[in-house]
Amino acid sequence: MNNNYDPKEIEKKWQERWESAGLYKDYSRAKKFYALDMFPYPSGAGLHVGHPKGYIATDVISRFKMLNGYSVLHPMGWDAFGLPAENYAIKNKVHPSVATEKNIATFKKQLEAFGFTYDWDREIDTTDPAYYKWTQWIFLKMFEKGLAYESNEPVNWCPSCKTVLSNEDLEGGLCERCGTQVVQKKLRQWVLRMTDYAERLLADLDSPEINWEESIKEQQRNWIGRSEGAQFEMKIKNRQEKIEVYTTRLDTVFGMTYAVVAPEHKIIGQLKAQISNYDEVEKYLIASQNKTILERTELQKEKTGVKLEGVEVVNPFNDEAVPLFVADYVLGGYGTGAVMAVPAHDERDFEFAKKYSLPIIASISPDLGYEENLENIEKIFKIVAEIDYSLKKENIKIWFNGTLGVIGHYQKIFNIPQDVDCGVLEKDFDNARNIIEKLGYAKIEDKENEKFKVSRYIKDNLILEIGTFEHDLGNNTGKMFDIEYPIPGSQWLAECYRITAGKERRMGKNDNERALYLELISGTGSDAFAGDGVLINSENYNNLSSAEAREKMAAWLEENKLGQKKINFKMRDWIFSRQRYWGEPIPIVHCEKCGAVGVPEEQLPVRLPEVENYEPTGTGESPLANIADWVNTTCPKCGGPAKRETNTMPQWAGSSWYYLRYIDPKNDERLIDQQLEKDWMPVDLYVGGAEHATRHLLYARFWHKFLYDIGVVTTLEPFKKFLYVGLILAQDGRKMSKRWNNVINPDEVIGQFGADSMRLYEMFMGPFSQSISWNTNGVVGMRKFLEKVWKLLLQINTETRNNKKIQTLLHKTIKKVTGDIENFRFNTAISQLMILVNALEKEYAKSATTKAHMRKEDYEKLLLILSPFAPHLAEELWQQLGNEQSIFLQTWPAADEKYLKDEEIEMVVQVNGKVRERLMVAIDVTEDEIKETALENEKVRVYTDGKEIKKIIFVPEKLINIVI
RNA sequence: GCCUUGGUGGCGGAAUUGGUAUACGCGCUAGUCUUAGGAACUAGUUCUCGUAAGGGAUUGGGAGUUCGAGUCUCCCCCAAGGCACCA
Repeated sequence: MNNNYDPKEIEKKWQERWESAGLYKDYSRAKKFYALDMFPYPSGAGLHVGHPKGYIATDVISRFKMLNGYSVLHPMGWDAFGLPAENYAIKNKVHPSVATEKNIATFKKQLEAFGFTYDWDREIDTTDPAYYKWTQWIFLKMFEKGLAYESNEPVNWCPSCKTVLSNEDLEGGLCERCGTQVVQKKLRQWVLRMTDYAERLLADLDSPEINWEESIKEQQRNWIGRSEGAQFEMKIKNRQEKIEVYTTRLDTVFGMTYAVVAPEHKIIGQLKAQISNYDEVEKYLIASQNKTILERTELQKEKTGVKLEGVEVVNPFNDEAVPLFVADYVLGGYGTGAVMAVPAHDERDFEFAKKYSLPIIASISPDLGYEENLENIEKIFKIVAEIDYSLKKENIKIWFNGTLGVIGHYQKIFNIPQDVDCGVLEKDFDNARNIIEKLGYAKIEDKENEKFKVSRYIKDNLILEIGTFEHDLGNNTGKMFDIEYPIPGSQWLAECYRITAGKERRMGKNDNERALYLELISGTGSDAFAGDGVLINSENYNNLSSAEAREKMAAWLEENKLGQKKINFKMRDWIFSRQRYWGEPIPIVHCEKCGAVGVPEEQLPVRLPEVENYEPTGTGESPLANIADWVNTTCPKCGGPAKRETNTMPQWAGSSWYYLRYIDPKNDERLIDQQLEKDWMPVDLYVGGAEHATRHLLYARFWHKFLYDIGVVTTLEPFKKFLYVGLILAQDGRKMSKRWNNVINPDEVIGQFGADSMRLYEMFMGPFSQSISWNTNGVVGMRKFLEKVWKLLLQINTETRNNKKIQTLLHKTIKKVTGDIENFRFNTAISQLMILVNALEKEYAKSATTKAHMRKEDYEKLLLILSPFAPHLAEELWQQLGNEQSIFLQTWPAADEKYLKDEEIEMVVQVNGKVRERLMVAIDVTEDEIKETALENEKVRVYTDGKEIKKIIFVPEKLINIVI
């Protein structure tokens, strides 16, 4: 062998041999595994070290699965439509495909250096007409099924990119690509009816076909934003017109004190004549129209609005008329664009009501017995009011039972002077006693009695105790003499107020609600109570729970034909057209007679024509509109003159189904062969960035479900397991970016340390989904490790005998590495490999006393379990051992149970849970034996001598704990 | 504000069901070898008291359950990511 490990030489050699032998293209095995990477957008900048992290992981899994007898499908391709290539084309007047082709070549070269198991025969490029033919085909099918429609609603328009954006493309009201303020513009658009699938997209997140991280699922749920509520109509007083409102809190309807419509609402125009202050209203409408989304949502959130003077709406539940406002805190695009306002139970309405001095009526009580306790609450207010604080002020302490809360709120509501001491009796007796004793307020002389008393207050929760205490903090004695006001039902207040002495603490969730509510009824409030509870002030619905009331009220609405239950989604239909050049043409022809007509299937693909100028027109049409040759065509239906659709598809189109095409990339007849689809779907492992959690993953799921409905695919979900890659940050902790000049280029790392070291390092950095800073020194560590493996080859000797200790460690390592790879815990798998190699090195290479040599079969096993991470080195050493066949055609070793147990173990001796001694004992030592040894041990006796041994706990193979 | 995930040495991070906290890697310290620098190798490295033997403390903070808690329960704090006037 060569004396030195030279990764450059062996990596190149093996990549070529694997490729020419078609090593990864054996699809004939019984078990299948589909490992998928999110295909990259081939940018001009090339790869940085963060890119390959996910690819390395799928490659490790792919190689591992191959060794376990799977046929593995592991493809790669290019998501090549997109703005950067187009912008480059605008600037340099070259066709975007030119830059794209060049970038793809660079990316491919960079990827090949890692030695990935990609089957390049299945390479996909979304800009290839043979590929986008099927993207267009899917659109056509959606069009046929009525899922693609034209709309003229106002849409998000980016003035800089000169294109429409979907809601998913916005970041806080800004264009996510260029950061420009998005404006609302009315434009004809193609829209996909994704909301038809909202219910399924949500429900199937919990199906067994999806095994994803909770956080990703949660993001999708959030985005879909399902809400269950009711929609009903309210008459305008003395008029025929009505407005419809949507609410999720129908149970609070008796608390409605006004109603609000969004500025866009049509009722404003309809009632123009009735609105006596229309000038003012119009001013407001204009002002809010000029507000950007940013101003409307992000800034201050100071609510504004104008009352529509002369207009009132009637609450159908109690026939009471309430004023109507226009305010931009109500969104035109969600629900009906109109709401009933219940300031007592909605934060936003509350804020608005306070600003415009509107009445606040509570109609929900926290479920704590408000009605029954009303009288008692009044009593409490009275009693507290009667305390004469001028007497012995320093000795008055007001105690509440409960566990925590805010004294300030309490003092405010009951008008207690700031310098009066307020405290708490904890609900939990031990806590209460601790606090009393610690603060020295009462020395508990008569423990039994005290316990009784305290626990009586606390556990029965019957008494709001207002007591005074004489105490002497100096010697920690004192006397508690009670002025007791036993008030039945004060439990309610105790629940509302939990006050802790001595510490400044913020209120917990429940305390918040209760405190807010109490403020509300006492008129000192600063916020609304928004939780569920029991109805009050609600006529014959009183005393119902919120949930019951919602049911009954909805039923009543339906009976009276005023409204019904309604489910709303935050998710909107997918605005699917872009006014740009570099995208798939939408396969539609507009005919004057027949309207929008789909291009016949056999005429697909509709090719992207050559243009002179790639610049977007800015008029809401794409550059394609300027090419008369292409635009003017005949109607496929009637043969008359027609014009082609000039909008193109968004970048997300091609990536919404690409995973299917890899399975059957060259099929010209069908999108995918039915049998092959059954053989390979679903994707077993999908790895990519978490930033795609709500867009790409949602779009792909939507298309997949559609393809399921039309019989193209047979699985309900495309991706069985999704794993997100944690970012690799720069050494300075920031994101890698040209701007910070902190980008690490993988080519350089590979050039210096080799692909195997790089692969190993990225897998070793930490938990796979976590963001971690790059540290080139870490790669050095991996290189050293591989050097050790390399040098161990010298220690092999066929004549040597079995070494029990090494056997045990080897089989433990096999077991751990196997389990860790299966669970994507690559970092700990590598740690374990290092432990093994360090031990082998110590045992064989460095031991001066023993002349032992390593067994060849042990070394082979090591190479096998290392091979997914460091394939080139493993293959090279495998061959140097004299094997002819590739290591990746071997079988993954199994951990032999008989080697897994140590003969001797270290048994820990604890005294009262503290480690005092460690003893080497046989693994099968009995409890009695170890007890005897432990109790006689000198170090142990230091702690146990003269003490009574209460108990001894024995945990086999672990420890013995002596309790004294 | 809401949701999700997390908080362990100087740093990245380990720790099946509650059972030896700090594995593995980086960095650091000392030594060997080198003309020197670097590399390589050897030993050490949670903190703290102590010359040492040895003791004490420690998994964001506080309390609880337990013979025993990084792990379980309650409360609080902080960080990252997502959502956010969605009625």
